[in-house]
Amino acid sequence: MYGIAPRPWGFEVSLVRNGTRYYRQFGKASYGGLEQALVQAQDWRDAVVRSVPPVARRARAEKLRANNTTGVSGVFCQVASGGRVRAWVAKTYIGQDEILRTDFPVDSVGNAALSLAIEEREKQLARMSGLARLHPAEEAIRQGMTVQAPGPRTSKRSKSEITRSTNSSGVSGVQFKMPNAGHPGYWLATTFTAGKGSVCKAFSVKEHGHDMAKSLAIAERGRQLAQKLKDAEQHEHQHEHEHEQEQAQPQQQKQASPDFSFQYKASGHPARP
DNA sequence: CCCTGAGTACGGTTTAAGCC
DNA sequence: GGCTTAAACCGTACTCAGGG
Repeated sequence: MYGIAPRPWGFEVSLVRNGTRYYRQFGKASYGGLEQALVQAQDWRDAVVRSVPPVARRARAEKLRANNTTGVSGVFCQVASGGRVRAWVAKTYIGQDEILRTDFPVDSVGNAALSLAIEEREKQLARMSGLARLHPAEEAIRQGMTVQAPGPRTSKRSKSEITRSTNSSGVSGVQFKMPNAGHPGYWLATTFTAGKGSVCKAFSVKEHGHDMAKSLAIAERGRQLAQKLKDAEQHEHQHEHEHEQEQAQPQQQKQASPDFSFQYKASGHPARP
């Protein structure tokens, strides 16, 4: 379950790499059950771990910290109580049981102390290897040691494909309406499109009979969804055309896997519009 | 046509590991 | 010992189907 947090509605995957957050939610409603949600959350986490390895330990060690005063990471000075520099020190963390440290006291080596410390730090860094150890599971995943859950993967459903717990018809976007008692009622197909509002069409029970009216409404809902998809594609092409000169970056396609288009900086988010 | 709420997208806060 | 950052945690906003 490394990097995966259970949620009332499914699972949440969250990993951070060099300030970039890789985050995705896997709801049971979108993936056809809790089991599929978890399996696909794990697939996705493994893909992130494999394709975005952590920084090399050495690279991270060499990155200058805000409080560094020497311009060389791992090299600092030891100041005596009077404010006098007592020694220059090279120190490197290899592991919990191995911390390299050499002091170069100014008293014994004089002005060469600083350059000796820098030289020593370089030697210490040569003994540092591998990637940042973020979590024991990381290495196993990268080596392919984890057991990939077998079996098929259901594709993610769009919102309009999700049948809600409160749905009465069994088909999303299709409902039975009865304006008043005594009215034979009608089946209604409704589809919402952002910025355009809803389209709906009614099929009266009086005219078609109950079952026929229902299947006509279901077929109509299918047409509405197809039209919505077509409009969205058209809009996308138009958009691409408008910006073809300024943006050479290809859009992430739906089938490109894994899809990391959701990544964003872990801090400094712009405010919502 | 408008309100409600399920589902989830987003982004900030807290915790704790890692390192200087 | 103290600081930085990765990971976990959590609250809120948003979208759109359901329903009156």
